[in-house]
Amino acid sequence: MSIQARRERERAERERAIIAAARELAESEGWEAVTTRRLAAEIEYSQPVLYSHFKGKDAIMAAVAVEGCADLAVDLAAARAAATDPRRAVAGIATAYAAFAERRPALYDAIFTLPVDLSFGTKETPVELARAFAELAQTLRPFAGDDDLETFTETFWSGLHGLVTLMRNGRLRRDEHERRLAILVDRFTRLG
Amino acid sequence: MSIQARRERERAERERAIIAAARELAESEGWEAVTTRRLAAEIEYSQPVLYSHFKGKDAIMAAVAVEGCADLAVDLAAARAAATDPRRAVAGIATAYAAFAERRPALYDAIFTLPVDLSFGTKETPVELARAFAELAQTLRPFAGDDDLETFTETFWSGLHGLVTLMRNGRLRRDEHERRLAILVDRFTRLG
DNA sequence: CCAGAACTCTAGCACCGCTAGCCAATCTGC
DNA sequence: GCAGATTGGCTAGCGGTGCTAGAGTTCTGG
Repeated sequence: MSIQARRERERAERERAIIAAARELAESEGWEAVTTRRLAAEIEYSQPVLYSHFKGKDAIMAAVAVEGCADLAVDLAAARAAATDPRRAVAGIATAYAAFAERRPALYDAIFTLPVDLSFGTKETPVELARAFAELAQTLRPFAGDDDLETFTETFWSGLHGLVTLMRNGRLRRDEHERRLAILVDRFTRLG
Repeated sequence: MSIQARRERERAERERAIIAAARELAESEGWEAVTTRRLAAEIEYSQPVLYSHFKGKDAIMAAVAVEGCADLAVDLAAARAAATDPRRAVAGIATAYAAFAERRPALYDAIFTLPVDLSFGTKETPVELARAFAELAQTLRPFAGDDDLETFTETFWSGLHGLVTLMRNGRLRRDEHERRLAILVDRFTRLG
């Protein structure tokens, strides 16, 4: 019985190790450096063990993405908590969002842009992402006006996401980044 | 002399054929189906011929992207021309933008999300994309207020881009799409 | 103690982007 | 008109990818 327990514990540890290795490799060298062979070498097991834990490489990336959601939620919550008034709260959370994307591009990509098998439109959203979204929604609540809060939040979020992704791909002038953020915040915090 | 001319003409035709094949394949089966082997088979030449026209697969994708920019510019111009008043013009161009992204996802990806070697932040922007951007800017001009028009346009554009990409990746509720577009337009067309 | 189950590994498949080097057709100068 | 240089396309292959079949080893329960 106890042996069984140890086995399961070791298995769980190994799964954590896989996710951690994937995340570290992606953050330090980008996702294109994350191959199943390198991952296997990193955890000091052979390739096929990866497939006894995850359905495929996509599933590993999805696991990393879910972890990343938790980090994002923490950052956003901190930004919201630090704000002194509603409008500054929106500015702060927007800055925090952009900073997260810039500081952890690989993680951000895993969550939002890579075609990973995470369909969190409406059904099985990972709870970590729901928390991040809720932080945004709470911050925006005073400015939603007549619009549905969730829809309003989705729209603002899309604005942030667009700014972040277009800039990273070199489609926007980098030096205007803060000005664009300010415009977005300004337009979404007008009352009436 | 004339032989030389024929040669160059045939070469140019072949280059067009490569781009067309890449585009069609991407639009019908997605970019993951566009491999150099399939492309070569499509144009009925061997693989290495592709590399005598383009530096690599990325360059082929970039060429498709540039073509796509022209299409996008046409759609946006038509939407702007069809509008009766400034506010409706913004709504119309936003709808046209979203429709383009939905109707031609592969093309849209090539232009905006795939890591293709098109650095059109500020320097060598393809003229086709500049046209599309200018359409947006002209439409938004009445609503920029004190903000720099280019920066303002970039921000609005990012909003559209975020809506489009997040929805396609299943990160947004599909049935709220039009409502989100309306919110974005509303927030960017308030005067004062 | 041993048969069977559970687990991990080696080896390999089919595919990818890309390129070296050969070979035939063409052009050039005599 | 013809030898030699040049061009242009081809075959074949390199080193990589995600993934898996099947062999071998270790552990477990009777």
